[in-house]
Amino acid sequence: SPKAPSKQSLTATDPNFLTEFFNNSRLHHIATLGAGFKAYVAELREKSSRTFPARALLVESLPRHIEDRDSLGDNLPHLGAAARYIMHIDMDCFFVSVGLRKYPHLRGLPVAVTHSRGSEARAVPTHPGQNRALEIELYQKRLGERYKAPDIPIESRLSAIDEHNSLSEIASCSYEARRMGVKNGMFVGPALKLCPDLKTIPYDFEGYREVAYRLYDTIAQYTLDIEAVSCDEMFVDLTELLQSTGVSMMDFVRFVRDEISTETGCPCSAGIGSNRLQARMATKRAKPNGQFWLAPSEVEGYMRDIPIGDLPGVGPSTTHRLKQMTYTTCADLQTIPRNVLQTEFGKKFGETLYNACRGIDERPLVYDKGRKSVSVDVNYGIRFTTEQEVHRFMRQLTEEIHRRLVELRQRGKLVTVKLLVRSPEAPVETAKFMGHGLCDVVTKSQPLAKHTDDRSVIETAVLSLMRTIAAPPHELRGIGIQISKFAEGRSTDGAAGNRLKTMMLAKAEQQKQQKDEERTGRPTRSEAEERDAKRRLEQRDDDQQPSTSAAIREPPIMQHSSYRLTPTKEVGSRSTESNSVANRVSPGHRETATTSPSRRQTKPVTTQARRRGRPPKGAGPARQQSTAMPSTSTAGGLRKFLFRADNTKPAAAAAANGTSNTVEGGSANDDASGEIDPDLLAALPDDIRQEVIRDFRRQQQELLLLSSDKKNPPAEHKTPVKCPTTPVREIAKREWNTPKTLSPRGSVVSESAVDGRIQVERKFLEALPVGLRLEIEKQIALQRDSMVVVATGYDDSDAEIDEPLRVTPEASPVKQPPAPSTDSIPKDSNIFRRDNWRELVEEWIDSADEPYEYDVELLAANGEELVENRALLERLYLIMRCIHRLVQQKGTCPWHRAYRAIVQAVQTRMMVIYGSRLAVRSIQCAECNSNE
DNA sequence: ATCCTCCCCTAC
DNA sequence: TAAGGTAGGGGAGGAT
Ligand SMILES: Nc1ccn([C@H]2C[C@H](O)[C@@H](COP(=O)(O)OP(=O)(O)OP(=O)(O)O)O2)c(=O)n1
Ligand SMILES: [Mg+2]
Ligand SMILES: [Mg+2]
Repeated sequence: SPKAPSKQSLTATDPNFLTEFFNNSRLHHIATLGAGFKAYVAELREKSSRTFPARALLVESLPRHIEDRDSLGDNLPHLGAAARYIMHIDMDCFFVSVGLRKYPHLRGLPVAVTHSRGSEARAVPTHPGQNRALEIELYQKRLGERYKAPDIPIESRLSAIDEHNSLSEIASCSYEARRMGVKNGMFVGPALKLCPDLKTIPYDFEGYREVAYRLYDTIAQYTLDIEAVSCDEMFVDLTELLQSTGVSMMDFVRFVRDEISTETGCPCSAGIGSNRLQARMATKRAKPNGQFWLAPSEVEGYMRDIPIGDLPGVGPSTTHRLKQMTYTTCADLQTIPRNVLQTEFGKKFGETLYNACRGIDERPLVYDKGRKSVSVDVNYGIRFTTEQEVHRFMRQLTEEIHRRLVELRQRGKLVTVKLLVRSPEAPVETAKFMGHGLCDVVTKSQPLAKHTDDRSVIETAVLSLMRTIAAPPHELRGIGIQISKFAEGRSTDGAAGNRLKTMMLAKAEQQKQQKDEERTGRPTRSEAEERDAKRRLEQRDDDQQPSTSAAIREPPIMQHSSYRLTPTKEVGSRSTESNSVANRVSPGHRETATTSPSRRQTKPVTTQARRRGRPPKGAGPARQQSTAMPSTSTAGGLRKFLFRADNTKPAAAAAANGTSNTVEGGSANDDASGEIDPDLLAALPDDIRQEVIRDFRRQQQELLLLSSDKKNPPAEHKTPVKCPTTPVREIAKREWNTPKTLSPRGSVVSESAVDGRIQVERKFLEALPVGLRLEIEKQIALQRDSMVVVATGYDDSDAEIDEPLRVTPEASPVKQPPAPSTDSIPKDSNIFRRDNWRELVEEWIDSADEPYEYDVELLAANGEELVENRALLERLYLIMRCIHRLVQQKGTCPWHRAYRAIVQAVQTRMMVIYGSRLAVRSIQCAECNSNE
């Protein structure tokens, strides 16, 4: 049914790709519809008068079953007053059932919904660089690594893949097909091998939505105690309904199922139990086209034979781990003590498992859950060659996520970027056409200064995250953006009701318009009207807003196709196979292995941290001296002596009440205000000294950050504290660079004193551009015997106290420092992180009459990176000041501009992260531009 | 203790 | 060819 536009948008470089992709992505559709129905239920509940006229029909049509009312208590005696009838209702092979309405002649045959139009005979084209066998092998290998089982046999569905059969996924298949072993999510190729007669039918996204609305509307006639699960599935608490109508439970279920079937032309099944778990388990038994009540007395026996993997929440990974431990059924699971399960699977999940295998589930239905995040992912069709293409696409994604955020009427505080990067060993051309193939996942998040729904703020954050990750454009295979940490004002309330309506309406309008333009009028419309009219008669037409529900349900016309569809995407995780790939593996084949909930390697933190890092508070060599003194109070008390009493000043106070976010340097008197008495400081025991310094820095930072948040005028800013001044630098030089009471650390890569293995610090790895990082990690993995990743001993806040982070030359990033730096000096990807940054900067500015643009960009990027570390802000401040001074000396406009460019980059990022700017100085030049 | 980041897993 | 999205629960380990 999806019409193929003449113009094919093959990859994400095509401007129409996003729209095209979302219009055809089933996963995008079900995700969007699922969220839509959760909101729909919330809206219905909000606007409902809680009268259900349709219930009268029930009483008329159904005999009052003796069993019911009273038996409620009888059947669930042990639950007493809490006894409930929970129904789980789910459409049978949803996509297929909807699709078959248009292909009635295929009823009774094995049918699958898929994009692939091919039959078994047809071969898919291949491309140079593809290597299915290798890709599958690598995937298997990863599985083996993850589960510490090197000998996982080729999974059947994967092994059924040859070089030419279709890798298009089956969204849903009929029960006839299932009998042959075909499953939802399976590739078409292997499915055809299992079932050569499999018929494929196209997607009908409009149909899914329409049928789903009828499903929900039908149920909602009788009760609003509904928890939406997805577009084809929900939980319904029947307790109140049954009590107030006196109708037999099974009769009611049969009645609604029948009504749904009539309404939609599609079969559904329902399971009933005394909790959601039991209801779900009952549904499995009921399918297809049936209903099943799992009575309390039967639960125990029923659960025993259930395969562990059938429990909700137990997927391929858990199933596999349990299987390795020789557990297969719930009866097996029941023999494992709770604490053992918790040790193995984690506190919560262990408990969940312990209960689930016994049919116990205490979680109540939740009718209206607030959203916690929004995201947009595209892990298909991602093929870039230039940064510019990447940027353009990122801007599109940002636009999309921004739209969704605004739709939700939410504002978020955390921006996360997730990238799929081609694994180094994976073929460049993926087996699946335009797929992501075997990837490493890299995620990085960026807290914002305050909650925002500002597109440009989001975009800046996204772009800077991209730069931080620095993945090569041509290696990207997937991109995702997520926004979370919403402002608490539960999105809902007042605007909630309208929100959904607006959303759906907008979508409907778009479709309609598009359709109208594209085609001649369609009859579908009248169908919708008819249905709406019927609904109105039958029940909750008393809605204050008839237009709402009508409009929402409205258009059976294709909708998703148009513009605003939201995207999403995801992938597996680092150094393991991608999730989606993993999900395709049948549980039975993910053999072996076991491992604790987190199978990460435990890191030998202790030694390392102590040896090379600052000792933890109250620990370490210097500790004895200080133990007698409560450090905190000590530091606080000493501060009075350590700082001069000159609180008056400047920048901070000025900025605090000023209109500008910026303070243009404390110019005139640099050295006036607060400083630490170096001698006194030097006299202190190590740990106390450091604490004092840290405390000092904290205050410095508060000064450097001139908040722009009007809602929370930072009182501290008005507090007369010291202003950053030159003395700070002097002190830094004297006190922070020279004394090395703590063990020296020249590199983040060193040898362990304990086992002789080379230790690589985690922070070091994290700071690297992905490509490099992945390579190094791979090396480490390969040489487990001689290398190990350890917790960092490096603490940014002590960057100037201990020796600064250094990196081995090989590890330096793609971009090299602009200065003709000495090779003997250990390199860091960010020259500002080097302890000799001052020299480098001086050399750079000294070396030429005009700066290279490349160098300016590099330093701007380096500066931006420092912004991310609060603890490095002071250093950044010093750096900017140093550059300012040198550039002033230079006195030429090209250098003025260079300085401004760097400042600009830094400040933009400052605004994103802290909502304020760094108090750096500006350049006043009559010739080239002026200040600011 | 609690927070934060980066995963991992699951579901449809 | 193919359309591998999206959200939430939860855990490990480091920072505070
Ligand atoms: N891997 C999957 C699983 C599901 N879906 C879509 C198609 C399904 O029709 C719909 C509903 O999912 P269900 O899990 O309810 O599966 P079905 O409805 O197809 O079958 P069942 O009768 O088992 O519910 O979601 C999908 O696209 N890809
Ligand atoms: Mg279903
Ligand atoms: Mg379902």
